[in-house]
Amino acid sequence: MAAGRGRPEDLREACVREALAIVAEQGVEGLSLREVARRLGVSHQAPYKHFPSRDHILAEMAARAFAAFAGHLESRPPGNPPHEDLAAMGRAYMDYALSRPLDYRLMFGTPLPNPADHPDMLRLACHAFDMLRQGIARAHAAEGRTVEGQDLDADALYVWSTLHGLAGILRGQATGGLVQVAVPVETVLEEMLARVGRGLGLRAGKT
Amino acid sequence: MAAGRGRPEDLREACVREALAIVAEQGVEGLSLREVARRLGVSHQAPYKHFPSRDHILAEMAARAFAAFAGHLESRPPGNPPHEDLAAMGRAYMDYALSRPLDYRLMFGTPLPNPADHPDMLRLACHAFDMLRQGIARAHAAEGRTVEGQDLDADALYVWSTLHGLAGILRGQATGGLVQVAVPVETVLEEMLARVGRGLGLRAGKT
DNA sequence: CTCCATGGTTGACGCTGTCAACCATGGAGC
DNA sequence: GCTCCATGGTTGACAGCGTCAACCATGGAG
Repeated sequence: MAAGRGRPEDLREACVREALAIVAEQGVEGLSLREVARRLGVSHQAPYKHFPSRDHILAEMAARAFAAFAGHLESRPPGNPPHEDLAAMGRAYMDYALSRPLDYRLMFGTPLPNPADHPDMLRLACHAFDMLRQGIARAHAAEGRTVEGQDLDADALYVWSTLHGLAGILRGQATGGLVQVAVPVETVLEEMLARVGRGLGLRAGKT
Repeated sequence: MAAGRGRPEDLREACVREALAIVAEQGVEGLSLREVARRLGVSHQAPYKHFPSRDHILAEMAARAFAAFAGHLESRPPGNPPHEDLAAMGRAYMDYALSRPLDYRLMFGTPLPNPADHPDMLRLACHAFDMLRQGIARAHAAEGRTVEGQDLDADALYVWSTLHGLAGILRGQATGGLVQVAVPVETVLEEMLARVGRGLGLRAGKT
């Protein structure tokens, strides 16, 4: 029975923590509940008392990754003008995607059979998306335009798509080095942000 | 021993075909070599005589998906003006991604441990990317600009990223319905293409 | 004091990828 | 024509996986 270090709720937490550690080492394919149990010195069925299935643990982990992700996006310096702030958000996005690729993949690359089964995760994901939406709205507002509703959604979808796609490609997941990115990542990103700014119809570009 | 319908090279082909069928039905996680063998009425080790490992079959399938994908991109009507042609390519891209989501995931969503091990697949992937690059170059040329080298790469990367990202999001893989896409896909796509056109600095938008 | 929900245990099942050893066949070299 | 060996199939085994089932300790509510 483990090294009796446990109050109630303890094993559940420990499972998630250990699962995250495994994913950080070996990626999501290397995760098994039995391995989690083994590392915790606990029987192979113990985690099952806290999670109905492997997918539920995955969803919980994804939820936490989303929370950390949102925190990362929020941690950019305050007080910048809207254009610059939006660009900073883009940089924060890519920074997270590249510095914690396995967490990123957990959020965006892991196929959960039915995401609707995991409402907590969905809510956190929506929160992150909202941050982007607001950043875009502010940037438009700074140029005297009011953008909202479906137009704003479309803008946000556009920015999100571009960042998400670039992240996938830079991480090589998509193409395994299809593009020979000879130039440093920062340069690629700045070029991309400039194009995105034009695409949004922002006057100054985003820089 | 199966229904002796086989010349040499036959079982290898049959494996790939059957594996693709399984993926089309159940997605890539549902694929197992044993199931392939079972469906072909052959022993569970027979496929192993033709593929060193599961990953190699996956790579072969991805390669074929890339080939089909390139074909799909190429099948757009000829003779259109460059802007329109580029937009048509974007539509073809999304059409493939949404109408054959499992193949698409095979190309872009499946994590192959080491893509460099599968040069054929890489080559086909690069070919598809080249088509995009050329389409963009023509669109610029139509406006009297010559874009090449790193700038062209950046443009292509930008367009590819955006389409790839949008495809991922529309397929729900990324976010599981994070965005409530109330409007039809076509509309979302056209809005996106318009933004991409602006991002590229094309005068007319892309439509 | 009893009872039962909670959270742990062990054991089994069927599935997977992969390794190993064995065997039929048919064409090359002599 | 006989031998030999590569090719491509076979069966059998192994460990690891998720999951189901049954069992058991404990502790708080009635």
